[in-house]
Amino acid sequence: MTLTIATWNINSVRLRIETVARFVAEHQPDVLCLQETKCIDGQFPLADVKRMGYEHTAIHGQKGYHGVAVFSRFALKDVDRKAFCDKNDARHIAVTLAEGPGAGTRIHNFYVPAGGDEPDPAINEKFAHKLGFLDEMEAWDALRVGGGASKTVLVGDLNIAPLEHDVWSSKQLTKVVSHTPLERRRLTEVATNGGWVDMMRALTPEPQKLYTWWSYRSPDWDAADKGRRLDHVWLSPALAPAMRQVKVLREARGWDRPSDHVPVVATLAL
DNA sequence: ATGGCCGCCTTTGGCGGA
Repeated sequence: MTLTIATWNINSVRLRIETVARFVAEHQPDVLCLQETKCIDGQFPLADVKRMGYEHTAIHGQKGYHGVAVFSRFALKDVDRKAFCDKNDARHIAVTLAEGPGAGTRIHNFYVPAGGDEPDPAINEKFAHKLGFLDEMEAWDALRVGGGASKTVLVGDLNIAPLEHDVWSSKQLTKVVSHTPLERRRLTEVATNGGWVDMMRALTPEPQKLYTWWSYRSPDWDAADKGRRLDHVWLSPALAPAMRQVKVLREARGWDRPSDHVPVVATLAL
């Protein structure tokens, strides 16, 4: 039996609900995790989500910014929404699959702060927030999955491209927030100290380029191809033997009125 | 750096994204 889990920063779920429907029709993930839904829970287009075949949903939104959601073909239990950095800004939701091939699997869906422009926490509060968020992720017991039997998946827009070949030019981006040496090291520490396996890079090792985001500002994103890998799929070691495939849906960046991120679809054999 | 865009708001310009 296989379980497919997709993650996608949708950049407004209300504006792009038909884009979500297109992706679901074409790829049929069992579980879909969204980030940047940008609406309060009462405005979330749940009727459309049900029409796509997802009977089970868990959402955590706020007005205008951020927001995360999980849609599932299988029943969910133990839904938790954790606040980071003493803010209530809808950047995390966790669920456990209660049935199906992945029954018992815990899924954490994250939207890590972007961090503003200036990569100096002393003068840029947003960058300090991003680093503080990573500190809290690293310290959280629930994200320490190494060594045990825990079946846990962490997905989301982590807003950091940690490896050299996660960006089009590591040298040219070294002072750009999302690829500074400090962020790269801190995200790697969160993963390593937590015991996580980077599923995308386990299946597509460096030096192959791997991007999930292309700026809206690029006049010809496809030809220029100045992308970054900001979206991630991490697995606890107990799930690593189940890794089968990761698809990065580059073509979705070229759809009408696209998100600047594309879906990432992970397949596990369970 | 891509910086030339996009989406949100009790909107018409400012903020946040990355």
